[in-house]
Amino acid sequence: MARTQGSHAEITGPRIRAAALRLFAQQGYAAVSMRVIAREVGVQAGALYNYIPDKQTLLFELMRDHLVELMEAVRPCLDGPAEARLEAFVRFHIAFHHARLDAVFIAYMELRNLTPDNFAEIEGLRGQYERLLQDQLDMGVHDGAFAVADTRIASMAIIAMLTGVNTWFRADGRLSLGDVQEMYWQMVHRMVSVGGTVSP
Amino acid sequence: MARTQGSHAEITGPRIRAAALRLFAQQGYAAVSMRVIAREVGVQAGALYNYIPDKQTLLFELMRDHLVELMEAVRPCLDGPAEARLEAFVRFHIAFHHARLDAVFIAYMELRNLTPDNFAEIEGLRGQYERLLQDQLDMGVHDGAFAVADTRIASMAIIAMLTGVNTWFRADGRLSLGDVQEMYWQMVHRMVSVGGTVSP
DNA sequence: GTCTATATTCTGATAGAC
DNA sequence: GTCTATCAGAATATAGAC
Repeated sequence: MARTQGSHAEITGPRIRAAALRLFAQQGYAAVSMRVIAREVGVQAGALYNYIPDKQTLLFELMRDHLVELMEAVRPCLDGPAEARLEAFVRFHIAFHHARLDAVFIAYMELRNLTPDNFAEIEGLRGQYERLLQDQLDMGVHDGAFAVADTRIASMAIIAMLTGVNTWFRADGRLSLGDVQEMYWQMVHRMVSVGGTVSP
Repeated sequence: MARTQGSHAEITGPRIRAAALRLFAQQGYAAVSMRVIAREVGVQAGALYNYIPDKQTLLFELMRDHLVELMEAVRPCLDGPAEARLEAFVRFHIAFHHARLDAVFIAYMELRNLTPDNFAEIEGLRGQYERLLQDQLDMGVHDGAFAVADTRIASMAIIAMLTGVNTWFRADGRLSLGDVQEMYWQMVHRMVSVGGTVSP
C-alpha cells in the first residue's frame, strides 16, 4: 500500500538534524525555537517530536555524533614513525574541522546548554581525543624524536592552535587549505623538535 | 536630606553588570532573562531599566569594556627589544585572560548575539589587538630576531594557543600560573626563532 | 506522519504609584 | 530609585483528529 501522503519518514529526520545544526551554530541553542527549526524543515512544530524526544536530546546527539565521527576519522593518523604521525594529525585536524564549521562551533559553544549527564559524556569524548594527541607526544619523547617539557600542556596548546583556524580561515581567502596545513605543521614541528632545531 | 530608602544608585549599576557578566558566561545571553538578573541583584525586573536601555546594550557594553581594558593594559608590553616584547606579550595575555574568565568567555561566545553595528565595533577592537601582535612579529622579522613564514598566521595561531589556556587551567591544579606562562613562552619562542633554534 | 489546537509558563519592556 | 501591574507575544511540549 502506498505511503500516506505527506509522510516522509526517511528524509525528515536527517533534515531536522541538518537544520538544527545550522541554526544552532548561527544563532545559538537557546535562541533557536522548535518552531523555527520546523519551519526550516517544512513541517509543523508538533511533527518534530516524532523524531526527537526533546530539544536537549537533539543538541546532545548533534555533539555526540560529531565527536564519535572525529574519533573514527583520526585513526589512520596513528600509524608510522612519531614525526609522520604528528604531521598527519595536524593536517587531519585542520581539514576535518574546516569541513565541519557548524558542528565544531556547536561542540565548543553549547557545552553549557547540556544537562549534567550529557555534558559528562561529551567531555569524555573530547578528553579521549585530547589524550590521543598527548599519547603521540609521549611516544615521540620516549623515542627521542620530540623534546617537550610537558606533553599535556603541549597537546592542549596544539589543539587550541589548530582549532583556532576555524575562526579566521575561509577557502576563498589568500591562502589555500594546503598552505595553512603546511604552515601550521611547520609551527607545530618547531614547537616539539629536539633542541629547538628542525631538520630540513 | 537623607536618600530615599531603598535607593542605591551608586552600587546597583555595577552590581547589574557584575551579575549579568557571570550569568551570561554561565548560561549564555539568550538563556538569561532580565528577571533572573534582577533577582540576582535583589531588585525587580523593571528597576534594571533605570541603568541600562535594554538587554542588547548591556551585553555590548560588557564586551566593549573588556576589550578597551585589554587594549590599555597591553601597552606596557610594547617596549624593549623584539624578543623581550614578545615574551611580555605572552605572559601578559595569559595572566590578563586568566583573571577575567567570564568576560573572555562572553567576548568570544556571544558575538552572534550582537546587532550588526555592535558586532562591527567589537570586531574592530579585537582586530586591533590581533594586529598588535602581528606588528610585533613583523618588527622582529625585520630586525632578524624572528623567522616567521607568515606573521598573520603566526599571530592568529599564538593568540588561539594562549587564549586556550582558559579552557583548562585552574589555579588549584598541578601547575601555577607562572609555570604555565613559562611553558607557553618556551613554545612560542621555539615557534618564531631563527632557524628553529633557541639560544639558552 | 503530519496537522491543528491548546496548556502552561516565560519573555523584554513600559506605565504609573510611591 | 524601586515597586507592582501589565502588555503582547513566544516558548516547549502534548492531545487528538485525520
